Amino acid sequence: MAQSEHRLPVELFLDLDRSGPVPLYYQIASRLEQAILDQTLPAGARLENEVALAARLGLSRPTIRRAIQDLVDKGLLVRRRGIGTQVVHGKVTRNVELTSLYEDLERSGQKPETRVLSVEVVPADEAAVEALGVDPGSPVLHVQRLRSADGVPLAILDNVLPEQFTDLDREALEKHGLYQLLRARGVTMRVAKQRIGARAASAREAELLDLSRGAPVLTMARTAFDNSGVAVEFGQHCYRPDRYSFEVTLVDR
Amino acid sequence: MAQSEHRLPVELFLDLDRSGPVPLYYQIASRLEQAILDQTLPAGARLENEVALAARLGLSRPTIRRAIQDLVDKGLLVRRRGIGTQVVHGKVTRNVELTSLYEDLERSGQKPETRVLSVEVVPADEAAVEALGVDPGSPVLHVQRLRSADGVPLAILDNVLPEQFTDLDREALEKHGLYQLLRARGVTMRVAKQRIGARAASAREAELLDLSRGAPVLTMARTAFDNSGVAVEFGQHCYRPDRYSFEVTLVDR
DNA sequence: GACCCTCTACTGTCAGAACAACCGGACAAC
DNA sequence: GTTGTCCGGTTGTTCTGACAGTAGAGGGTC
Repeated sequence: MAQSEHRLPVELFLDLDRSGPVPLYYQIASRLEQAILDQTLPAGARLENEVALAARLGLSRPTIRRAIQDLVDKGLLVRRRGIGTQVVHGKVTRNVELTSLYEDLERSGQKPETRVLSVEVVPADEAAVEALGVDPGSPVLHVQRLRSADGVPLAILDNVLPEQFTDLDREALEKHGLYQLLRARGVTMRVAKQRIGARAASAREAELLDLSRGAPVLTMARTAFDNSGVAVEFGQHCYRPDRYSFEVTLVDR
Repeated sequence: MAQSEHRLPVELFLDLDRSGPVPLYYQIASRLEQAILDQTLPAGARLENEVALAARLGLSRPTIRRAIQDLVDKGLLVRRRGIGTQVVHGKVTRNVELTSLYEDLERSGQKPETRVLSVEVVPADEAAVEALGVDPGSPVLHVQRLRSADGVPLAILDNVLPEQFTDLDREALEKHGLYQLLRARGVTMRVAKQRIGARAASAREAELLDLSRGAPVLTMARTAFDNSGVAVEFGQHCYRPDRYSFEVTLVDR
Protein backbone atom coordinates (compact mmCIF):
# COMPACT_ATOMS: atom_id res chain seq x y z
CA MET A 1 0.00 0.00 0.00
CA ALA A 2 1.45 3.27 -1.08
CA GLN A 3 1.56 6.25 1.22
CA SER A 4 -1.61 8.06 0.31
CA GLU A 5 -1.09 11.57 -0.91
CA HIS A 6 -2.97 13.58 1.65
CA ARG A 7 -5.06 16.40 0.36
CA LEU A 8 -5.58 18.96 3.07
CA PRO A 9 -9.07 20.49 3.03
CA VAL A 10 -8.92 24.15 2.11
CA GLU A 11 -11.54 24.97 4.71
CA LEU A 12 -8.95 24.43 7.40
CA PHE A 13 -7.15 27.54 6.32
CA LEU A 14 -9.95 29.72 5.11
CA ASP A 15 -10.41 32.08 7.99
CA LEU A 16 -6.91 33.47 8.23
CA ASP A 17 -6.81 36.84 9.92
CA ARG A 18 -4.32 38.93 8.03
CA SER A 19 -4.85 42.16 9.93
CA GLY A 20 -4.96 40.92 13.50
CA PRO A 21 -1.97 40.68 15.79
CA VAL A 22 -1.62 36.90 15.52
CA PRO A 23 1.17 36.02 13.09
CA LEU A 24 0.14 34.10 10.00
CA TYR A 25 2.65 31.31 10.60
CA TYR A 26 1.18 30.86 14.05
CA GLN A 27 -2.36 30.60 12.71
CA ILE A 28 -1.22 27.99 10.19
CA ALA A 29 0.71 26.04 12.81
CA SER A 30 -2.24 26.01 15.19
CA ARG A 31 -4.63 24.73 12.55
CA LEU A 32 -2.19 22.06 11.46
CA GLU A 33 -1.59 20.99 15.04
CA GLN A 34 -5.30 20.72 15.63
CA ALA A 35 -5.67 18.63 12.50
CA ILE A 36 -2.98 16.26 13.74
CA LEU A 37 -4.47 16.06 17.22
CA ASP A 38 -7.94 15.13 16.01
CA GLN A 39 -6.58 12.70 13.41
CA THR A 40 -7.76 14.71 10.43
CA LEU A 41 -4.13 14.25 9.54
CA PRO A 42 -3.48 10.67 10.66
CA ALA A 43 -0.07 9.35 11.68
CA GLY A 44 2.13 8.81 8.67
CA ALA A 45 0.13 11.12 6.42
CA ARG A 46 2.09 13.13 3.93
CA LEU A 47 1.58 16.86 3.82
CA GLU A 48 1.18 18.71 0.58
CA ASN A 49 4.53 20.14 -0.44
CA GLU A 50 5.57 23.56 0.69
CA VAL A 51 5.34 25.46 -2.56
CA ALA A 52 1.92 24.08 -3.38
CA LEU A 53 0.65 24.87 0.10
CA ALA A 54 2.01 28.38 -0.11
CA ALA A 55 0.37 28.94 -3.49
CA ARG A 56 -2.93 27.48 -2.40
CA LEU A 57 -3.09 29.64 0.72
CA GLY A 58 -1.81 32.75 -0.97
CA LEU A 59 1.19 32.95 1.36
CA SER A 60 4.91 32.97 0.79
CA ARG A 61 6.98 29.87 1.30
CA PRO A 62 8.94 31.25 4.28
CA THR A 63 5.67 31.69 6.16
CA ILE A 64 4.62 28.12 5.48
CA ARG A 65 8.08 26.87 6.37
CA ARG A 66 8.04 28.68 9.66
CA ALA A 67 4.70 27.10 10.56
CA ILE A 68 5.90 23.63 9.66
CA GLN A 69 9.20 24.13 11.46
CA ASP A 70 7.38 24.95 14.67
CA LEU A 71 5.55 21.65 14.52
CA VAL A 72 8.76 19.80 13.68
CA ASP A 73 10.31 21.32 16.80
CA LYS A 74 7.33 20.11 18.79
CA GLY A 75 7.91 16.59 17.52
CA LEU A 76 4.67 16.38 15.54
CA LEU A 77 6.10 16.42 12.01
CA VAL A 78 9.17 15.03 10.30
CA ARG A 79 10.74 16.41 7.14
CA ARG A 80 12.92 14.67 4.59
CA ARG A 81 14.55 16.48 1.74
CA GLY A 82 13.48 15.11 -1.56
CA ILE A 83 10.58 13.27 0.05
CA GLY A 84 8.22 15.51 1.88
CA THR A 85 6.76 16.17 5.30
CA GLN A 86 4.98 13.51 7.30
CA VAL A 87 3.09 13.22 10.55
CA VAL A 88 5.04 11.37 13.25
CA HIS A 89 3.56 8.12 14.55
CA GLY A 90 2.94 7.67 18.21
CA LYS A 91 0.66 9.40 20.61
CA VAL A 92 1.13 13.08 21.21
CA THR A 93 2.27 13.75 24.74
CA ARG A 94 1.85 16.98 26.63
CA ASN A 95 5.37 18.13 27.21
CA VAL A 96 7.08 19.86 30.06
CA GLU A 97 6.96 23.49 29.17
CA LEU A 98 8.01 26.69 30.79
CA THR A 99 5.09 26.53 33.20
CA SER A 100 4.78 25.88 36.87
CA LEU A 101 3.37 22.76 38.42
CA TYR A 102 0.37 24.82 39.50
CA GLU A 103 -0.62 25.61 35.94
CA ASP A 104 0.07 22.08 34.78
CA LEU A 105 -2.36 20.75 37.33
CA GLU A 106 -5.02 23.33 36.57
CA ARG A 107 -4.82 22.60 32.88
CA SER A 108 -5.21 18.87 33.41
CA GLY A 109 -8.38 19.47 35.39
CA GLN A 110 -7.01 18.82 38.85
CA LYS A 111 -7.42 21.22 41.73
CA PRO A 112 -4.03 22.41 42.97
CA GLU A 113 -3.66 23.47 46.58
CA THR A 114 -0.69 25.06 48.27
CA ARG A 115 0.36 24.98 51.89
CA VAL A 116 3.12 27.43 52.65
CA LEU A 117 5.51 25.72 55.04
CA SER A 118 7.76 28.71 55.46
CA VAL A 119 8.52 32.00 53.79
CA GLU A 120 11.35 34.22 54.96
CA VAL A 121 13.97 36.67 53.79
CA VAL A 122 17.45 35.30 54.36
CA PRO A 123 20.98 36.21 53.24
CA ALA A 124 21.93 34.36 50.08
CA ASP A 125 23.85 31.18 50.75
CA GLU A 126 26.37 29.66 48.39
CA ALA A 127 23.83 27.71 46.36
CA ALA A 128 21.70 30.80 45.83
CA VAL A 129 24.71 32.86 44.82
CA GLU A 130 25.74 30.20 42.36
CA ALA A 131 22.30 29.74 40.83
CA LEU A 132 20.94 33.28 40.86
CA GLY A 133 24.15 35.20 40.36
CA VAL A 134 23.41 37.55 43.26
CA ASP A 135 25.98 38.92 45.68
CA PRO A 136 26.84 36.70 48.66
CA GLY A 137 24.79 37.64 51.68
CA SER A 138 22.32 39.78 49.76
CA PRO A 139 18.71 39.31 50.85
CA VAL A 140 16.75 36.63 49.01
CA LEU A 141 13.30 35.16 49.55
CA HIS A 142 13.23 31.55 50.63
CA VAL A 143 9.89 29.79 50.19
CA GLN A 144 8.93 26.25 51.11
CA ARG A 145 5.59 24.95 49.96
CA LEU A 146 3.67 21.71 49.92
CA ARG A 147 1.67 21.30 46.74
CA SER A 148 -1.32 18.96 46.65
CA ALA A 149 -3.74 17.98 43.95
CA ASP A 150 -7.28 16.87 44.72
CA GLY A 151 -6.27 16.61 48.36
CA VAL A 152 -3.30 14.29 47.82
CA PRO A 153 0.18 15.66 48.62
CA LEU A 154 2.20 15.76 45.44
CA ALA A 155 5.40 17.70 45.85
CA ILE A 156 7.57 19.76 48.15
CA LEU A 157 8.69 22.97 46.48
CA ASP A 158 11.71 24.81 47.80
CA ASN A 159 12.35 28.07 45.99
CA VAL A 160 14.75 30.99 46.28
CA LEU A 161 14.07 34.35 44.62
CA PRO A 162 16.25 37.45 44.32
CA GLU A 163 15.81 40.65 46.28
CA GLN A 164 13.19 42.29 44.08
CA PHE A 165 10.65 39.65 45.13
CA THR A 166 11.26 39.65 48.88
CA ASP A 167 7.89 41.31 49.48
CA LEU A 168 5.86 38.36 48.22
CA ASP A 169 3.63 37.31 51.10
CA ARG A 170 2.26 34.06 52.39
CA GLU A 171 -1.30 34.79 51.42
CA ALA A 172 -0.49 35.38 47.77
CA LEU A 173 1.59 32.22 47.68
CA GLU A 174 -1.28 30.19 49.13
CA LYS A 175 -3.66 31.41 46.48
CA HIS A 176 -1.61 31.40 43.31
CA GLY A 177 1.21 29.62 41.56
CA LEU A 178 4.64 31.18 41.83
CA TYR A 179 4.89 31.77 38.10
CA GLN A 180 1.52 33.48 38.07
CA LEU A 181 2.75 35.90 40.71
CA LEU A 182 5.94 36.60 38.83
CA ARG A 183 4.12 37.21 35.58
CA ALA A 184 1.72 39.56 37.36
CA ARG A 185 4.78 41.65 38.17
CA GLY A 186 5.75 41.86 34.55
CA VAL A 187 8.39 39.16 34.66
CA THR A 188 8.38 36.85 31.65
CA MET A 189 10.30 33.60 31.97
CA ARG A 190 12.09 32.68 28.80
CA VAL A 191 14.67 30.01 29.59
CA ALA A 192 14.87 27.35 32.31
CA LYS A 193 17.59 24.82 33.02
CA GLN A 194 16.49 21.72 34.85
CA ARG A 195 18.21 18.72 36.34
CA ILE A 196 16.00 15.73 37.02
CA GLY A 197 17.07 12.97 39.38
CA ALA A 198 15.95 10.69 42.17
CA ARG A 199 16.85 9.94 45.78
CA ALA A 200 15.40 8.62 49.00
CA ALA A 201 13.01 10.84 50.91
CA SER A 202 14.18 12.36 54.17
CA ALA A 203 12.10 11.75 57.28
CA ARG A 204 10.46 15.16 56.97
CA GLU A 205 9.77 14.78 53.27
CA ALA A 206 8.29 11.35 53.81
CA GLU A 207 5.95 12.70 56.43
CA LEU A 208 4.81 15.65 54.32
CA LEU A 209 4.27 13.56 51.21
CA ASP A 210 2.64 10.73 53.12
CA LEU A 211 5.32 8.24 52.12
CA SER A 212 7.21 5.69 54.13
CA ARG A 213 10.67 6.66 55.27
CA GLY A 214 13.38 6.19 52.64
CA ALA A 215 10.83 5.87 49.83
CA PRO A 216 11.98 7.11 46.42
CA VAL A 217 11.24 10.68 45.40
CA LEU A 218 11.68 12.29 42.00
CA THR A 219 13.74 15.47 42.22
CA MET A 220 14.03 18.48 39.97
CA ALA A 221 16.36 21.45 40.37
CA ARG A 222 15.61 24.40 38.17
CA THR A 223 16.94 27.86 37.47
CA ALA A 224 14.70 30.12 35.41
CA PHE A 225 15.79 33.22 33.50
CA ASP A 226 13.73 36.18 32.31
CA ASN A 227 13.77 37.77 28.90
CA SER A 228 16.90 39.74 29.66
CA GLY A 229 18.80 36.62 30.60
CA VAL A 230 18.87 37.25 34.35
CA ALA A 231 18.00 34.49 36.82
CA VAL A 232 14.67 35.11 38.53
CA GLU A 233 14.05 31.87 40.33
CA PHE A 234 15.90 28.87 41.68
CA GLY A 235 14.06 25.85 42.98
CA GLN A 236 14.59 22.36 44.29
CA HIS A 237 11.51 20.25 44.13
CA CYS A 238 10.75 16.70 45.11
CA TYR A 239 7.76 14.81 43.81
CA ARG A 240 5.85 11.70 44.75
CA PRO A 241 6.89 9.42 41.90
CA ASP A 242 3.64 7.50 41.88
CA ARG A 243 1.77 10.71 41.16
CA TYR A 244 4.09 12.66 38.91
CA SER A 245 6.63 12.25 36.12
CA PHE A 246 8.18 14.38 33.41
CA GLU A 247 7.55 14.12 29.73
CA VAL A 248 10.16 15.40 27.33
CA THR A 249 10.26 15.37 23.56
CA LEU A 250 13.63 15.51 21.87
CA VAL A 251 14.11 16.63 18.30
CA ASP A 252 17.22 16.42 16.23
CA ARG A 253 17.67 19.74 14.47
CA MET B 1 27.13 50.54 35.21
CA ALA B 2 25.52 50.50 31.82
CA GLN B 3 25.29 47.34 29.78
CA SER B 4 28.47 47.54 27.77
CA GLU B 5 27.95 47.49 24.05
CA HIS B 6 29.83 44.42 23.05
CA ARG B 7 31.91 44.66 19.95
CA LEU B 8 32.45 41.24 18.47
CA PRO B 9 35.92 40.78 17.00
CA VAL B 10 35.73 40.39 13.27
CA GLU B 11 38.38 37.70 13.37
CA LEU B 12 35.85 35.33 14.83
CA PHE B 13 34.02 35.24 11.54
CA LEU B 14 36.79 35.67 9.06
CA ASP B 15 37.23 32.13 7.84
CA LEU B 16 33.73 31.46 6.63
CA ASP B 17 33.64 28.72 4.05
CA ARG B 18 31.14 29.80 1.46
CA SER B 19 31.66 26.94 -0.93
CA GLY B 20 31.80 23.99 1.44
CA PRO B 21 28.82 21.88 2.44
CA VAL B 22 28.49 23.44 5.89
CA PRO B 23 25.69 26.02 5.90
CA LEU B 24 26.70 29.58 6.68
CA TYR B 25 24.19 29.95 9.51
CA TYR B 26 25.68 26.87 11.09
CA GLN B 27 29.21 28.22 10.88
CA ILE B 28 28.07 31.49 12.47
CA ALA B 29 26.15 29.67 15.21
CA SER B 30 29.13 27.47 16.03
CA ARG B 31 31.51 30.39 16.34
CA LEU B 32 29.06 32.32 18.47
CA GLU B 33 28.49 29.32 20.69
CA GLN B 34 32.20 28.87 21.15
CA ALA B 35 32.58 32.55 22.03
CA ILE B 36 29.90 32.19 24.69
CA LEU B 37 31.40 29.00 26.08
CA ASP B 38 34.87 30.48 26.52
CA GLN B 39 33.50 33.72 27.92
CA THR B 40 34.65 35.83 25.01
CA LEU B 41 31.01 36.81 25.13
CA PRO B 42 30.40 36.99 28.89
CA ALA B 43 27.00 36.46 30.50
CA GLY B 44 24.76 39.46 29.99
CA ALA B 45 26.74 40.81 27.04
CA ARG B 46 24.75 42.45 24.32
CA LEU B 47 25.28 41.26 20.79
CA GLU B 48 25.65 43.67 17.94
CA ASN B 49 22.31 44.14 16.26
CA GLU B 50 21.26 41.89 13.44
CA VAL B 51 21.45 44.31 10.54
CA ALA B 52 24.90 45.56 11.55
CA LEU B 53 26.17 42.02 12.00
CA ALA B 54 24.82 41.02 8.62
CA ALA B 55 26.44 44.01 6.95
CA ARG B 56 29.75 43.49 8.67
CA LEU B 57 29.93 39.82 7.71
CA GLY B 58 28.63 40.35 4.22
CA LEU B 59 25.64 38.10 4.84
CA SER B 60 21.92 38.62 4.67
CA ARG B 61 19.83 39.17 7.72
CA PRO B 62 17.88 35.89 7.46
CA THR B 63 21.16 33.99 7.67
CA ILE B 64 22.19 35.85 10.81
CA ARG B 65 18.75 35.41 12.28
CA ARG B 66 18.81 31.70 11.70
CA ALA B 67 22.16 31.39 13.48
CA ILE B 68 20.95 33.43 16.44
CA GLN B 69 17.67 31.54 16.59
CA ASP B 70 19.52 28.25 16.92
CA LEU B 71 21.34 29.55 19.96
CA VAL B 72 18.14 30.95 21.42
CA ASP B 73 16.62 27.48 21.07
CA LYS B 74 19.61 26.06 22.89
CA GLY B 75 19.04 28.47 25.75
CA LEU B 76 22.26 30.41 25.24
CA LEU B 77 20.79 33.70 24.01
CA VAL B 78 17.71 35.76 24.73
CA ARG B 79 16.12 38.26 22.38
CA ARG B 80 13.91 41.24 23.13
CA ARG B 81 12.25 43.26 20.45
CA GLY B 82 13.30 46.86 20.61
CA ILE B 83 16.24 45.99 22.86
CA GLY B 84 18.60 43.50 21.35
CA THR B 85 20.09 40.10 21.94
CA GLN B 86 21.89 39.13 25.13
CA VAL B 87 23.81 36.18 26.50
CA VAL B 88 21.89 34.28 29.16
CA HIS B 89 23.40 34.19 32.65
CA GLY B 90 24.05 30.90 34.32
CA LYS B 91 26.32 28.06 33.47
CA VAL B 92 25.85 26.25 30.22
CA THR B 93 24.76 22.69 30.78
CA ARG B 94 25.16 19.82 28.39
CA ASN B 95 21.64 18.83 27.54
CA VAL B 96 19.97 15.54 26.92
CA GLU B 97 20.04 15.13 23.20
CA LEU B 98 18.98 12.48 20.78
CA THR B 99 21.93 10.30 21.70
CA SER B 100 22.29 7.08 23.58
CA LEU B 101 23.74 6.71 27.02
CA TYR B 102 26.74 5.02 25.42
CA GLU B 103 27.68 8.10 23.44
CA ASP B 104 27.01 10.41 26.37
CA LEU B 105 29.48 8.47 28.45
CA GLU B 106 32.11 8.32 25.74
CA ARG B 107 31.88 12.03 25.15
CA SER B 108 32.30 12.82 28.81
CA GLY B 109 35.49 10.79 28.91
CA GLN B 110 34.19 7.75 30.70
CA LYS B 111 34.59 4.23 29.45
CA PRO B 112 31.21 2.62 28.81
CA GLU B 113 30.87 -1.14 29.07
CA THR B 114 27.90 -3.29 28.20
CA ARG B 115 26.90 -6.67 29.53
CA VAL B 116 24.12 -8.25 27.54
CA LEU B 117 21.78 -9.93 30.00
CA SER B 118 19.49 -11.38 27.38
CA VAL B 119 18.68 -10.96 23.73
CA GLU B 120 15.84 -12.81 22.08
CA VAL B 121 13.17 -12.58 19.44
CA VAL B 122 9.71 -12.68 20.95
CA PRO B 123 6.17 -11.97 19.76
CA ALA B 124 5.20 -8.38 20.43
CA ASP B 125 3.32 -7.91 23.67
CA GLU B 126 0.80 -5.20 24.29
CA ALA B 127 3.33 -2.60 25.42
CA ALA B 128 5.42 -3.16 22.30
CA VAL B 129 2.38 -2.92 20.05
CA GLU B 130 1.35 0.28 21.72
CA ALA B 131 4.76 1.90 21.57
CA LEU B 132 6.09 0.67 18.24
CA GLY B 133 2.86 0.46 16.32
CA VAL B 134 3.59 -3.07 15.10
CA ASP B 135 1.04 -5.83 14.68
CA PRO B 136 0.24 -7.87 17.80
CA GLY B 137 2.32 -11.02 17.93
CA SER B 138 4.75 -9.95 15.22
CA PRO B 139 8.37 -10.77 16.00
CA VAL B 140 10.35 -8.11 17.86
CA LEU B 141 13.81 -8.08 19.38
CA HIS B 142 13.93 -7.86 23.15
CA VAL B 143 17.29 -6.82 24.58
CA GLN B 144 18.29 -6.45 28.20
CA ARG B 145 21.64 -4.90 28.98
CA LEU B 146 23.61 -3.71 31.97
CA ARG B 147 25.57 -0.58 31.24
CA SER B 148 28.60 0.31 33.37
CA ALA B 149 30.97 3.25 33.32
CA ASP B 150 34.52 2.92 34.57
CA GLY B 151 33.59 -0.39 36.09
CA VAL B 152 30.63 0.88 38.11
CA PRO B 153 27.15 -0.36 37.15
CA LEU B 154 25.08 2.55 36.00
CA ALA B 155 21.87 1.48 34.36
CA ILE B 156 19.72 -1.42 33.25
CA LEU B 157 18.53 -0.98 29.70
CA ASP B 158 15.49 -2.85 28.47
CA ASN B 159 14.78 -2.29 24.78
CA VAL B 160 12.37 -3.58 22.18
CA LEU B 161 12.99 -3.18 18.44
CA PRO B 162 10.78 -3.97 15.46
CA GLU B 163 11.18 -6.90 13.11
CA GLN B 164 13.77 -5.39 10.80
CA PHE B 165 16.36 -5.46 13.59
CA THR B 166 15.79 -8.97 14.89
CA ASP B 167 19.14 -10.07 13.49
CA LEU B 168 21.19 -7.87 15.81
CA ASP B 169 23.45 -10.19 17.74
CA ARG B 170 24.89 -10.26 21.21
CA GLU B 171 28.43 -9.60 20.14
CA ALA B 172 27.57 -6.36 18.36
CA LEU B 173 25.52 -5.23 21.33
CA GLU B 174 28.43 -5.87 23.69
CA LYS B 175 30.76 -3.79 21.61
CA HIS B 176 28.67 -0.82 20.56
CA GLY B 177 25.86 1.43 21.66
CA LEU B 178 22.41 0.61 20.33
CA TYR B 179 22.11 3.90 18.51
CA GLN B 180 25.46 3.38 16.82
CA LEU B 181 24.24 0.06 15.50
CA LEU B 182 21.01 1.56 14.23
CA ARG B 183 22.80 4.40 12.51
CA ALA B 184 25.18 1.95 10.90
CA ARG B 185 22.11 0.44 9.26
CA GLY B 186 21.08 3.77 7.83
CA VAL B 187 18.50 4.58 10.44
CA THR B 188 18.51 8.17 11.58
CA MET B 189 16.63 8.99 14.75
CA ARG B 190 14.82 12.28 14.56
CA VAL B 191 12.28 12.44 17.35
CA ALA B 192 12.12 10.80 20.77
CA LYS B 193 9.43 10.98 23.44
CA GLN B 194 10.58 10.31 26.95
CA ARG B 195 8.92 9.94 30.32
CA ILE B 196 11.16 10.35 33.32
CA GLY B 197 10.17 9.09 36.74
CA ALA B 198 11.37 7.26 39.82
CA ARG B 199 10.52 4.13 41.79
CA ALA B 200 12.03 1.56 44.12
CA ALA B 201 14.42 -0.99 42.67
CA SER B 202 13.28 -4.57 42.39
CA ALA B 203 15.40 -7.27 43.99
CA ARG B 204 16.99 -8.14 40.67
CA GLU B 205 17.64 -4.53 39.73
CA ALA B 206 19.17 -3.83 43.11
CA GLU B 207 21.52 -6.75 42.72
CA LEU B 208 22.59 -5.77 39.21
CA LEU B 209 23.11 -2.13 40.07
CA ASP B 210 24.82 -2.92 43.36
CA LEU B 211 22.15 -1.15 45.40
CA SER B 212 20.32 -2.18 48.51
CA ARG B 213 16.89 -3.61 48.06
CA GLY B 214 14.15 -1.00 47.63
CA ALA B 215 16.64 1.77 46.92
CA PRO B 216 15.43 4.54 44.59
CA VAL B 217 16.12 4.28 40.86
CA LEU B 218 15.61 6.90 38.21
CA THR B 219 13.52 5.58 35.32
CA MET B 220 13.15 6.65 31.73
CA ALA B 221 10.79 5.22 29.13
CA ARG B 222 11.48 6.29 25.58
CA THR B 223 10.10 5.76 22.10
CA ALA B 224 12.30 6.92 19.24
CA PHE B 225 11.15 7.66 15.70
CA ASP B 226 13.19 7.78 12.50
CA ASN B 227 13.09 10.43 9.83
CA SER B 228 9.95 9.01 8.27
CA GLY B 229 8.09 9.20 11.54
CA VAL B 230 8.06 5.46 12.24
CA ALA B 231 8.97 4.08 15.68
CA VAL B 232 12.31 2.27 15.64
CA GLU B 233 12.99 1.72 19.31
CA PHE B 234 11.17 1.47 22.59
CA GLY B 235 13.07 1.29 25.85
CA GLN B 236 12.58 1.25 29.57
CA HIS B 237 15.71 2.15 31.47
CA CYS B 238 16.52 2.46 35.11
CA TYR B 239 19.52 4.36 36.40
CA ARG B 240 21.46 4.58 39.62
CA PRO B 241 20.41 8.04 40.78
CA ASP B 242 23.69 8.75 42.53
CA ARG B 243 25.51 8.34 39.24
CA TYR B 244 23.15 9.74 36.67
CA SER B 245 20.58 12.49 36.14
CA PHE B 246 18.94 14.27 33.22
CA GLU B 247 19.53 17.84 32.20
CA VAL B 248 16.86 19.63 30.21
CA THR B 249 16.72 23.18 28.94
CA LEU B 250 13.33 24.68 28.26
CA VAL B 251 12.83 27.67 25.99
CA ASP B 252 9.68 29.67 25.52
CA ARG B 253 9.18 30.17 21.79
C1' DG C 1 9.50 66.81 39.66
C1' DA C 2 5.97 64.18 37.14
C1' DC C 3 3.87 63.15 33.10
C1' DC C 4 3.35 62.63 28.12
C1' DC C 5 5.03 62.65 23.56
C1' DT C 6 8.21 61.73 19.93
C1' DC C 7 12.18 59.81 18.12
C1' DT C 8 15.40 56.14 17.59
C1' DA C 9 17.03 51.54 17.68
C1' DC C 10 16.17 47.21 17.60
C1' DT C 11 13.74 42.56 16.67
C1' DG C 12 9.43 40.42 14.49
C1' DT C 13 6.84 39.32 10.35
C1' DC C 14 6.14 38.64 5.44
C1' DA C 15 6.91 38.59 0.35
C1' DG C 16 9.19 36.89 -3.64
C1' DA C 17 12.95 34.69 -5.92
C1' DA C 18 16.76 31.71 -7.07
C1' DC C 19 19.76 27.88 -6.74
C1' DA C 20 21.62 23.67 -4.18
C1' DA C 21 21.16 19.10 -2.34
C1' DC C 22 18.81 15.04 -2.05
C1' DC C 23 15.58 11.04 -2.88
C1' DG C 24 13.42 7.70 -5.60
C1' DG C 25 12.49 5.68 -9.68
C1' DA C 26 13.15 4.92 -14.61
C1' DC C 27 16.18 3.86 -17.92
C1' DA C 28 20.57 3.00 -20.21
C1' DA C 29 25.12 0.92 -20.14
C1' DC C 30 28.17 -2.57 -18.94
C1' DG D 1 22.11 -8.66 -13.21
C1' DT D 2 24.53 -5.01 -11.60
C1' DT D 3 25.89 -0.48 -11.98
C1' DG D 4 25.70 4.10 -13.57
C1' DT D 5 23.02 8.16 -15.12
C1' DC D 6 19.45 11.17 -15.65
C1' DC D 7 15.03 13.35 -14.24
C1' DG D 8 11.21 15.11 -11.65
C1' DG D 9 9.79 16.27 -7.10
C1' DT D 10 10.78 18.14 -2.61
C1' DT D 11 13.10 20.32 1.14
C1' DG D 12 17.41 23.17 2.37
C1' DT D 13 19.94 27.49 1.96
C1' DT D 14 20.51 32.17 0.83
C1' DC D 15 19.44 36.75 -0.93
C1' DT D 16 16.88 41.36 -1.33
C1' DG D 17 13.45 44.27 0.27
C1' DA D 18 9.88 46.15 3.06
C1' DC D 19 6.99 47.31 6.93
C1' DA D 20 5.18 46.45 11.75
C1' DG D 21 5.71 46.42 16.79
C1' DT D 22 8.13 47.37 21.05
C1' DA D 23 11.16 49.35 24.49
C1' DG D 24 14.04 52.95 26.03
C1' DA D 25 15.85 57.62 25.93
C1' DG D 26 15.28 62.31 25.52
C1' DG D 27 12.76 66.46 25.44
C1' DG D 28 8.89 69.16 26.25
C1' DT D 29 4.93 70.76 29.01
C1' DC D 30 2.41 71.34 33.11
